Amino acid sequence: MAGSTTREHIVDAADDLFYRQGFEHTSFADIAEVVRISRGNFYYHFKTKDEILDAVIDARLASTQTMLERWETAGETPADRIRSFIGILVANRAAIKRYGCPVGTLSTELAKLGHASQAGANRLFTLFRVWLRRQFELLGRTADADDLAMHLLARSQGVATLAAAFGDERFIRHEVDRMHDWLDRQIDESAPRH
Amino acid sequence: MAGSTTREHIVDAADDLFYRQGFEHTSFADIAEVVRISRGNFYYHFKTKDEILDAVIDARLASTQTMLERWETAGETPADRIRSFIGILVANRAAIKRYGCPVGTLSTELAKLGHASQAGANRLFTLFRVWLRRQFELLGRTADADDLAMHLLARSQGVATLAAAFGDERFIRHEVDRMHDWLDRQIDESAPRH
DNA sequence: GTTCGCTTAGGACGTTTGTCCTAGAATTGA
DNA sequence: TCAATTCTAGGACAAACGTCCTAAGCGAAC
Repeated sequence: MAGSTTREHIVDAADDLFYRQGFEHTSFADIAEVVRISRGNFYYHFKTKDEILDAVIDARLASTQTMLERWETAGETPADRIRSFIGILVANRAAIKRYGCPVGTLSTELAKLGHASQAGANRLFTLFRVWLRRQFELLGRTADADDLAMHLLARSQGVATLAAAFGDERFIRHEVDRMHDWLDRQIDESAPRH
Repeated sequence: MAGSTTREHIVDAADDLFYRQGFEHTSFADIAEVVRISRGNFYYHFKTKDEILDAVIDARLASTQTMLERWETAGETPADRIRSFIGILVANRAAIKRYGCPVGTLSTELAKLGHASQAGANRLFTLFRVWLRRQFELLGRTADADDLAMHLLARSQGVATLAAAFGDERFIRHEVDRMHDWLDRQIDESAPRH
């Protein structure tokens, strides 16, 4: 995960800190301490803090893209692939319980800051949205595929937000079970037995 | 809504700014500009910024409590009252589209800041949670009332987060319709016709 | 009219922030 | 070996922040 160049170290550290502390609340000094680099050295790699943010967003976009492609090849059916998506809530439950969803919390923060990179952050949502939409289309739900994708995204976001607020991992598992049930019902409706 | 004393003016302005810009990103100068008061004058009413935050949280707790009591008396059945809860998403859709949910976004921000008042902010969630739980209990769902309450809270949070990310009001209406359908199904399960 | 308590204005303070400059170390290529 | 390039260290800079002090304004009470 951690790259070898200084620039990659900076991006990795910033990615982690932006997630755990938020973008605005993370200072150059914070990142410098993690990377073990002098503050002045930042200026060589990144002119501004916003440039670091953009690099972090690009890195997240790339790794998300890779993950989606992995799910695409690993899952035999579209239903299996959608289950991979639901599974990340459980896989990352410890972090989500403490810091929420990295996509949602960044998007929300940048929106409040009126930050120019909010559009970039939202492309992360779009990545999931388009991918999920295609899975539902393959499932035969061509008419409401986008609705179902957005619905599933919203459910995930809500689970992450409340799990973080109440520090409750069991709630994540519980809601994930609900989402799997919901998905099974969608499959039944997609391929009814005549 | 806006009180008459200076202190109330400060709290009202801070409440609004914390919602739209976030707590950390809102400065004393920002609030002073809205209230039209000198910065130094803050110190008379509030010793620290954290004290303003606590006052804002207290104000939100009080107004939420009042709202819940109004719903309690206005709604004839528990189902009607739960529909009142779902309705706030539509009623506040313009603000939610831009700034998300005031409860969820504040809780998320304070969690990332590691702020002492996060517990206070989460009491807002608990207010809704307990109220919804009782409505589901009155509906006959004594066994899973809390699950249903948390589920509905999570759905609302997810809708608010995605509506803000995509700036989409139609999505709010769409998901609210889904939530009403879901509620109707819960009612059917609660009181099956034998 | 004078005193007292509540409220306000304005500015000073130390700290932290993002940004930027410059000189030197390390590495590379011929 | 030497020159050019890449990288790093350390500090300077102005601006903004939360905090805090002091003096003046103000209405009510006697």
